[in-house]
Amino acid sequence: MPELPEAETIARGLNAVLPGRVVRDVEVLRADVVNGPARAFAGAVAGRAVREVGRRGKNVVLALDDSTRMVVNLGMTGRIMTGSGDGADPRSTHPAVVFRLEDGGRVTYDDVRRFGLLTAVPATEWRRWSGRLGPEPLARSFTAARMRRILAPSRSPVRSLLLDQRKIAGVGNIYAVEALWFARIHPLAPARDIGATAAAGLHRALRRVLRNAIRAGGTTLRNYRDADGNEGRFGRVLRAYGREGEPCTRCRTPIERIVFGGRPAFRCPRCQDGSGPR
DNA sequence: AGTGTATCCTGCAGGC
DNA sequence: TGCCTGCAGGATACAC
Repeated sequence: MPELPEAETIARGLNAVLPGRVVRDVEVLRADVVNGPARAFAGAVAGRAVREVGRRGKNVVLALDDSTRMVVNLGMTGRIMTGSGDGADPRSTHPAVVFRLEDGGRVTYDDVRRFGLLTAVPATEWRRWSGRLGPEPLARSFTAARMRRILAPSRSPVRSLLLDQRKIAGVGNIYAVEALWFARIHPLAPARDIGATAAAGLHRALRRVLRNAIRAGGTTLRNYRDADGNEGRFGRVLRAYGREGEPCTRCRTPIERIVFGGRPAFRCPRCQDGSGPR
């Protein structure tokens, strides 16, 4: 899916238009995208005003006026569209949940593959819910030293650690692969072998990639759109992800695709040959 | 502890 | 044109 930059872009778009508006009713068209019974979910959200829309990891988080949080994990193909009127948004090909607002507005959750999940988290559960996720990589408190402490105890490939939401929140396959390219680290490098210098480089690369992607409105490979229906522009500047066979922009060596952990990774065989920065 | 595999689901691209 | 296979921004559960 949508990784951190896409969730951030969506959250900002929603936060510009939703705060103060009240959900009149919730229509669950596809019960499998809702966590728990659809009736309970709808009951927790209906009648509530939206206080603020934010993000935690890859999740778009709508804080409601009773401090319930509606957490939207977009899975691979989740989209959120705003508009007005009854029924689902006309742009929605696979509407899953429709929120009608008191003022005639409407928010549609659309999800082709339905890997997404909408959860109403009660105020009392929020800390526990948020606590399952690792630190926010763009937070001031996420330092190079913290990155190193996360990597140091693990023998897993560094890419696997970057994707582990319990270790660091919000990093998905695209940005993990991109950050490793910038840092010149082999995706399969054992995390514990990454020393202070390399960890600092990866820390800087990861934050740079995430920030630039947010600036570009995220990456659209296929389905992703922001809350206004726009595609992300970061796909144009990817250096490694999806570029198998194309020349590395640093050294012209063809980018290589490898698969581990059930997912593709991409690297420059020359820049990221495993003998990189330690 | 870490890794591979399967599962959820649909659409699309590529090969024949 | 049509059929089949493989693949995909994610998360989780399981066996080894």
